[in-house]
Amino acid sequence: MATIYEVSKAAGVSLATVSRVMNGNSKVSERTRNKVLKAMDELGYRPNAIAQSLASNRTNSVGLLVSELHGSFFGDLMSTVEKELRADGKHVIITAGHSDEAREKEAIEFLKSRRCDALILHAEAVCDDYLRELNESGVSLVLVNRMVPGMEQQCFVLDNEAGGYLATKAAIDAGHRDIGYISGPQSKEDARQRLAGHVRALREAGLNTENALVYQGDYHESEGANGFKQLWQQHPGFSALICANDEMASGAMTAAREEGINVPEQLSVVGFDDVLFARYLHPRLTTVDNPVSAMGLMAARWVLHNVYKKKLSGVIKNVFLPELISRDSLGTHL
Amino acid sequence: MATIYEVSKAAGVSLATVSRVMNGNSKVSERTRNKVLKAMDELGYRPNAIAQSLASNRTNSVGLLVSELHGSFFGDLMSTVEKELRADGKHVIITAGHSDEAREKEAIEFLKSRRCDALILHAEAVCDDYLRELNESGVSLVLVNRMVPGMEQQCFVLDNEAGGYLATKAAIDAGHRDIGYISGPQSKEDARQRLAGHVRALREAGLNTENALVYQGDYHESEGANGFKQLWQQHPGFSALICANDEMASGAMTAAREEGINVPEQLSVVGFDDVLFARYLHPRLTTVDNPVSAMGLMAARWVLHNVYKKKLSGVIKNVFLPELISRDSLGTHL
DNA sequence: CTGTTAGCGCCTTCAT
DNA sequence: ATGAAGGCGCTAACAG
Repeated sequence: MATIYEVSKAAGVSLATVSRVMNGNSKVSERTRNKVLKAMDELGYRPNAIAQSLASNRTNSVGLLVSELHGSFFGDLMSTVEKELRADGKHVIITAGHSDEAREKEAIEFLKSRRCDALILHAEAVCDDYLRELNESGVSLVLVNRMVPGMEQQCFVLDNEAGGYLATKAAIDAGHRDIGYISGPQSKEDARQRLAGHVRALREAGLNTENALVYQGDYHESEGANGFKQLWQQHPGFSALICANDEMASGAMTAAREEGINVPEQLSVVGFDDVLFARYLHPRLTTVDNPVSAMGLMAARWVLHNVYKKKLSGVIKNVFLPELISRDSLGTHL
Repeated sequence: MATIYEVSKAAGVSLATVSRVMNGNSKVSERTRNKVLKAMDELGYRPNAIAQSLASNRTNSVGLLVSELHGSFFGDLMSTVEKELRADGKHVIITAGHSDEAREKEAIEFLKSRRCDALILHAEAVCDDYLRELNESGVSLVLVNRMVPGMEQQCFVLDNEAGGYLATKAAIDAGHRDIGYISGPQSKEDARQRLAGHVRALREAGLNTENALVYQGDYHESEGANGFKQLWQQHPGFSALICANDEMASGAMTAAREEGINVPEQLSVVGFDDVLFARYLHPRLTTVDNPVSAMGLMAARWVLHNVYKKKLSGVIKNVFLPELISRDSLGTHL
């Protein structure tokens, strides 16, 4: 691999001049620039990004922490972020935190040791204080899917409460009165908010929220099935089931079918997230859109603007409102 | 951020000594080692990976090229590779090539400029010669899902022909004689091989392969639907449809349902890949397993062994044999 | 506009 | 076992 020094010799100029034509900031005469370009070309020169980073104290890389590397939710997030950042020559170092506090911290330390210029975090296990400290310690960071008081401008979130409300409201509007709910783990903020939205919709419609039909799941498909079975046993014949995510909705639909219950004729089901496979389900799942890509885009733009001083294209939006995606799994109830 | 120099001062030793305790290779007396450790701890010292890389000419990072950052296939691949490599302190720089030659080359150049110690490539657009040259130019690389003559030891592939055979053979064994096939784009090697396997199974069973029922799709869901419609029009009433991937199988099933055709009672469907949503489909899809994770694991291990000189855990396998995953979409035909 | 000269933070012989 | 010193390849003042 040719170095900048060899290029400078070949072009008969100084080392600094080569550096200048590479970075294109300060002025270089047309003639010398061409000489240098020619030399670079002939030597097949590629700058050593590592050395550049050390000297400039800038790595042109941003760290991205997700919970998992698979799954459509994170796939969309990574995809959007990488695309937006790559378009400006930055690159993304991706790590997984596996929803575990120790591993999330380790992953963040890892990203710091690589001297990322900025961090985009989907952190769900570490506490608010840790994130605030990190923020104040000087690293540029933004948070996806999480709202930390005091860092509002750096947080990109979905209004989960509104989404929960939307899902249940849709069922109520379709005539349902007996509505079950399978929630996410209440240790997670988004799961709590989705449930809160559900309760608000119920209350607003004058429905009983005291001994409501609620089962706490864990966002996995199997708990959707378990939840359905338990709720159905507890109160056979309810007409609609709202699930805090699509995976559990899928599990619930399968379990219902096994019991010989038709969806949506006998039981309506509504999901949340609108993951890729929601439309592959049978019947196609009515669900609430989770604009991951849009949030990822904002996170990337924030970084481009605030860290790399790029001028903004469009406005930065922090809170996203969900939409109902109407498909076939929610039927009307007379 | 504290530097190695500050640590050395705080510990009252030389800079070299600090470096030694960090890397733990050469001997350092117990006492000095402790002094250094203590100083590092008190200063909250974290080595600067960039500087380490520049000095040691090793980045401890491996580049991973995939076609897309989303989708279960690549999700599984990234997930496995990252996990295996992270366990040994290496990190992964992921880029997407979008099945486009120019973008794949650009991504590879990018990875090279970051001085990755090794490359794991899922390259489908660049030609064999390019890959061979890259290989001979000195960068350590392995290929996933692609066999390049002359680099067999660095290729990790599925026997697609065997998979294609397996799928069709299963249908034949279930009594089907009228069998349609929706292939992948014949510009792709794997698609050609899967089709070849299909034809072999047909021929072996003494079935007509001349004017076979074959539609060339593009691996996307919509082409599954189009393919089904066209084949059904061309030859109404065939009893089994083999699709070169699960997405197209899903599209075909949906299209069939819209025509009022029951799966699997009236039409059996078999997919390929066993992507995540295959079991969410209704009926649950019978398909051929594509051991992406296993291939990713091998790729990661090869790198660990050949580049980082780690001793092997288990044996390295280059060619994987597919298995049939029997679920509900393939019925028997009398 | 171009060249000189310090570093960036760390690793690695070579001495001691 | 430990220290001194010279790079790794590049950037960024500072001169000229």
